Formats: sequence, structure tokens, C-alpha cells
Amino acid sequence: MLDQIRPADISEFPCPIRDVLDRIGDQWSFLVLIGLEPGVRRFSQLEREIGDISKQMLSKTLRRLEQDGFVAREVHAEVPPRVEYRLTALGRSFLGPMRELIRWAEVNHGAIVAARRQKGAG
Amino acid sequence: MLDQIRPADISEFPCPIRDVLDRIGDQWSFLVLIGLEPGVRRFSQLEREIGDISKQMLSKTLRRLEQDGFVAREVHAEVPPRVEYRLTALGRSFLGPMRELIRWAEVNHGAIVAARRQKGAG
DNA sequence: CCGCATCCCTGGAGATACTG
DNA sequence: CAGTATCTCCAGGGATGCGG
Repeated sequence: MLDQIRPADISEFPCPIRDVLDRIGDQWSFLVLIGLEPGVRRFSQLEREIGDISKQMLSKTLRRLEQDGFVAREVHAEVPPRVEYRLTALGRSFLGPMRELIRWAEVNHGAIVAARRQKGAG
Repeated sequence: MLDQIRPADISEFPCPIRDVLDRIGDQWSFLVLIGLEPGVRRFSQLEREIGDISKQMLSKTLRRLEQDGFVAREVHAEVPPRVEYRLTALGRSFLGPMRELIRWAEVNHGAIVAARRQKGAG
């Protein structure tokens, strides 16, 4: 069972789950995907909506998501420039399982906090 | 919508989703949870099964998972010592949504790799 | 066997300033 | 507006050794 999860220096792109987790597990990818869920967004729009992300990280995150096929980027040749981001089909399909996780988190967060308190306090 | 996701320095334990993601998003928590899925495991057993985890990280990860209520730790006063880890009900319930994510990853990993190749190579 | 302490190194991420 | 480049800082995590 764990064999499937193994890191694998073996092949180019190792265990699917690790690979995916490494992407959305980072600080920002998940937030950006959620930010794009309602529809098309511009760069600064995302920046504002997410709030505490730096331009650099937003840029890097979007690039990676684009490269992995979660997000599509569209540049409009205007002045001032306008760049729009939207979820691809792949990106949208990913939000399915993510919503399950969100549901779980909302329901069980209390239990986690309680457990933390208990161990933390004594 | 994003308000719910916000970091929140405001309260002690902020957005549930961020909080949960921060935990299982780290390098190892997920692997350890999977390793415990089949049942009770000893420390070195987990170490071997996961393969490329250091003792330190296994220890830290288990502690955090224990503190958050995902994992129960049981020490047997023997020589040599024996320590057993198992999932709690909370931990097991978490594997539900996780399996969804795993499913998705298995199904869509190919598309991700393909996207990467396309952008990377051309 | 379990697992913490120490040392060390790497890369992730913020701040800032600059370009098209 | 939409980024990129540079500097910097520090937490994450590996390796190793010691203690219970």
C-alpha cells in the first residue's frame, strides 16, 4: 500500500498523491484556486481578495497552477494591460474533492482545537 | 467567500480549512496517516514502511498528529520499550475525504504531467 | 527500541524596487 | 496594471549522537 505513496526518485513524476499534495499543500495554491472558483479574475483582483499574499507569491503560484493545467491565463493587449485567470476543467474538477475536505474541516475543526487544548494545557 | 479562508491573526485558531491544510499539507503527516490506516503500528515499523522519513520527522509528525487528535499513542512499559500508534475516530474519519483526493490524484495525474510537459517543453 | 538534542543547510516566502 | 529581480530571513527538515 505504501509502495504507491513512496517518493520515488525512480521516475520523473513520482507518486500521484504526493505530487498533487505537494502542489496544493503549499501556502497559497489552495487559496488561489478558491479565489478563482467564482469565475474569471484579474491579477490584482486576486491579490486583493486573498489579502495577505505578496505579488511574488501570487505570481509564482499562478504560474505553477498554469503549468500544471489547473489554471488558464489570458493576456489582453491593452493599456493598461489586463490579464485574466480562470480555472480549467481540470482545475474545476479538483474542487470537487477539495470541497469534501473543506466540509470535513468545518465539521471537525472544533474537535481538533479541543484536542489541542487538552494536550497543550495538561 | 474568501473571508472564511482568511488567515486570521484575529483568533487563536483561524480558518478551519487553512488550519487543517497546514497540518496535512506538510511533508509527512499524510504519509503517516496512510501508514496507520491498516491498523496499529510501532514506531520503527512506520519508519520502515514509509521508508524515506527520518526518525526526527516521524517523531515530530506523530506528536503533532497526536496533539491534534488524529492519532493515539500507547506506551508499553517493557524492555525493550514498545510504543504503538493507531488512528483515532477523528483520524479515521479524516481518511474519508482524503480518499476522494487520492482517487482524484490517481485519475488526473496523467493530465497534470501532460500539462507540465507541454508548458515545459514548448 | 524509542525518540529527543544538536548542528547545519536549503529553499520558501516577505519586502522592496524596477520594467513593460 | 502586471509582473520580475534581488536581498534577506527563518522555519523545515536531514544526519548524527546521546539518553531512557
